[in-house]
Amino acid sequence: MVVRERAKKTSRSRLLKAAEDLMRENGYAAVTSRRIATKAGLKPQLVHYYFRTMDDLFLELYRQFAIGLIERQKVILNSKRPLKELWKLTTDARGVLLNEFLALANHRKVIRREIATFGHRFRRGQVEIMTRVLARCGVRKFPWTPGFAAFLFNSVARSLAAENEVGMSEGRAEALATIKHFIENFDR
Amino acid sequence: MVVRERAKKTSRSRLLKAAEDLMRENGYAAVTSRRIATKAGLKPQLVHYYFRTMDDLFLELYRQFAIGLIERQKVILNSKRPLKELWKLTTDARGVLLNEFLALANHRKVIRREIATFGHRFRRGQVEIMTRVLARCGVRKFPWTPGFAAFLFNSVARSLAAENEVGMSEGRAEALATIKHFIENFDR
DNA sequence: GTCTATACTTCGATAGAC
DNA sequence: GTCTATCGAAGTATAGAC
Repeated sequence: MVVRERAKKTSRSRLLKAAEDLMRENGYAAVTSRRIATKAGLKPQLVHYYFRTMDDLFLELYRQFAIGLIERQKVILNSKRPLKELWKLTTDARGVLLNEFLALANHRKVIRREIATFGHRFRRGQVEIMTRVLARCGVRKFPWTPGFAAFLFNSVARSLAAENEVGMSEGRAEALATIKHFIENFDR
Repeated sequence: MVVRERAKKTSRSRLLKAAEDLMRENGYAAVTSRRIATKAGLKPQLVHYYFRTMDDLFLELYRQFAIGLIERQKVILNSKRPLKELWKLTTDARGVLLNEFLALANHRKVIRREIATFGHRFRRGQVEIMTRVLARCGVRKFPWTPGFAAFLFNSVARSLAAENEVGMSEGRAEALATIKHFIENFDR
């Protein structure tokens, strides 16, 4: 297993990695077959060999991204500090990428459907985690419904990522502090 | 004045309008000189005549957008229902567009600087409004600091817009209800 | 201010040799 | 699976006539 992970990366995975990096660093419009190939040290035609169209590549990229999120949610559900872990998952370098996928959905309609599908599953997972936290600490103390708490978590995480990108800072520290306080208060 | 507004639109303004529509409907990557021209019923070369480069066009587009926001903020500051008006401004078909500009900032570095500049001014305006509301209803009742309240307003509004685009709905109704409740509670 | 013509670049995608 | 060669379409941008 370890050996397998340390083995030389396949061209396919290197292309996907290059695409993801481009998307994070320069936005989805910078993800072209030529640039992906250059970044991966390969020929552009390989992109089409492995993914045929760019739509297919973006779909695969999003699926890996989404599946990773959902896998980690399952672990979090049984964690001792679910809110802390969930917050880490939501902000963990994924904020920017999720913003890019959401913008991409407005440009490639094929992606939009996929985002909708996984988006639902992801949100349901979050609600499940919130519900468990709520059950633990008692309904009276919990200030929001699980659905709203899940929504807020994403909302704030995504905005922090986006505003950080463009250097906005007002309200940032307070938002972080509020979330931290919420996590510490209800995470047991 | 009225006559002036009803006068035939200039080519320049028609190009800008077409660019904005494209951006809203299909994402920033769909905003190309050819498509803008087609949509406006003009020749692509006119785009370059009026704006020289695409960067210049995006800059102008963003400036008009931002200036519009800041103008309306000034009016809101003296409004009888500042929170309600501010919420309307933040969600008024602008959520999607702001998301697009934020994504665009990750693709065109020139835009990023401009967004940072206006972003600060806009946020300061919001904080000013929140502070006035806070002063009115008494510090004890207001649940958040003005900075955090402003951040939250944007955050929630932008997420509602983005998630609506991809058809996500969980937590949506509750988020809207919470905001409404907040507005009704502190808007006097 | 708007048009035609045009140059050059980049893009997505396919065919076929190895 | 990777390469060379190549296509047509679409992109940004400029020059010059009217």
